[in-house]
Amino acid sequence: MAKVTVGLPQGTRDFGPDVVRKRNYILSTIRNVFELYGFQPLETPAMENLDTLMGKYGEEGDKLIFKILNNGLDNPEKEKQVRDDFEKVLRGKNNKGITERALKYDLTIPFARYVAMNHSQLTFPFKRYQVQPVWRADRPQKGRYREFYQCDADVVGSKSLMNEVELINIYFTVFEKLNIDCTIKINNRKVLTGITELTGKPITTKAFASIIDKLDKVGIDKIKSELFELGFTQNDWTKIEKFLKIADETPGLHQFASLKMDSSIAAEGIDEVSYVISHLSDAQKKKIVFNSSLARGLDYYTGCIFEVKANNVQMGSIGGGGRYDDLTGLFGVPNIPGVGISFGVDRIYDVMEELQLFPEEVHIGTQVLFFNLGTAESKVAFSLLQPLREKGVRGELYHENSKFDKQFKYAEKKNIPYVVILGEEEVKAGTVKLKNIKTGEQQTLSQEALINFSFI
RNA sequence: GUGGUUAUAGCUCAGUUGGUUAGAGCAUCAGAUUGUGGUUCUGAGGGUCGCCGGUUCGAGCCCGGUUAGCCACCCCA
Repeated sequence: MAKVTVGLPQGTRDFGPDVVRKRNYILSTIRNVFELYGFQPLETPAMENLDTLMGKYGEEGDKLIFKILNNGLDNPEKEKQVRDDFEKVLRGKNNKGITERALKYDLTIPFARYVAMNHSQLTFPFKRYQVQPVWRADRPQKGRYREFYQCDADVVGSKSLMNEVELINIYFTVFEKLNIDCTIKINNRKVLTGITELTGKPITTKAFASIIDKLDKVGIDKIKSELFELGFTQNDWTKIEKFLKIADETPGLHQFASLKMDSSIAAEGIDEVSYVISHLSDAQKKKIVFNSSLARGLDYYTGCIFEVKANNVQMGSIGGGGRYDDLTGLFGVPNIPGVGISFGVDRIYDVMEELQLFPEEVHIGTQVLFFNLGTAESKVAFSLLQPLREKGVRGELYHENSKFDKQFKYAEKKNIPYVVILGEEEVKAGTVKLKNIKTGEQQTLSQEALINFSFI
């Protein structure tokens, strides 16, 4: 056999037929739920102008953006300019002479760009969903790829907290349909701001939040020592410790009464979370957890923050989102508030694979295979196959007159549940033999009865 | 970006302190079986041991480099 000399770029994957089927099962489930809640589809280009993306995801984010090299750099007339421009790139400065486009890093910023460009035509509140691949130049590892799909739903142009309630319901509905047991963590950026203010330290909410965000992972002692290194005193620590300690206690909000008294901004955040939780069903309330240390990295969140974690499996978050007051302001159109969520399809896939949650039917493509037992026989087979296809039955005729053995094995490998045997005898009698390959049951039907047979 | 770890047949993996011609299971193909697959039996094909270099009389095994996978950190879906 010839030696294969080709490969895939790091962190990317091919998806074979079986995998695509399973991925589509997830994607169509999510899309259907988005539509149920009145969201409309949107697609944006794979690439954006570099300016649109840079600086939106923090310093780390900038490094992880895949830049696209400009064309025509080999033009001899431009050689000097290209060399000068490349010098600047080497010094860590992006330069339009070398690159001015990049692959999109998420769906939220391109959406904000779209809204900014089209705000005068849109009907607000504008509810859109978007299912597309995004790219990050991250080092691959478990549940992390360089090309992966995001499924986002956002509402812009409304401050109503009912949007948050709806989005959480979308999460619960989708994961229930997929049979994934999960927990939604909720927090509010204003709570983080409040706790940060309470410390009285000159530290930004973002810096503070990114430290306490690791609470679940590293434990409270590590957080404490890290903060002390930044100049926190025992006195500062005492003020905030009690709030960190009640993280993950559902809903635990009443325990924040003292924080509400000390910080009006925190009070606002706590009220928002209470409002949202109060609109959930009792069953949902059991699966949502207020977590005052939940931060998430993105700079632009201003209100509620969500994160979804699958239970009983070792995997990072399978979804996340939050409210942002002024995302389009970055593109010159102020005062359009929004809130959105995102599903991580690739991780959801990995979770479902690990917990074996894909239903059996997902694997069935072709429902019925007609055996090819000769020229005259296959002609009759074809005349029966076409009406079945018209009725929506997925069927195929074996491509050549081969031994039974071969044709059976083909059906087995393709996971086709039914085979139709139509040979000389059957042609004469005007019948067919229909065999269920799983159970081994075989019946003789008239050709007319076959066309009316209900294939599952 | 930092660190760890792995790389042997299409797949999953053995391969002893460095020693002749590198093995197994599964899969594939052919036959037993020209109108009944899955089970069974027989046989066959398939490997420059990731790539480059070094040590050695001799390297799948030791050393250096490199590429890729996996895992962790950072960060994140």
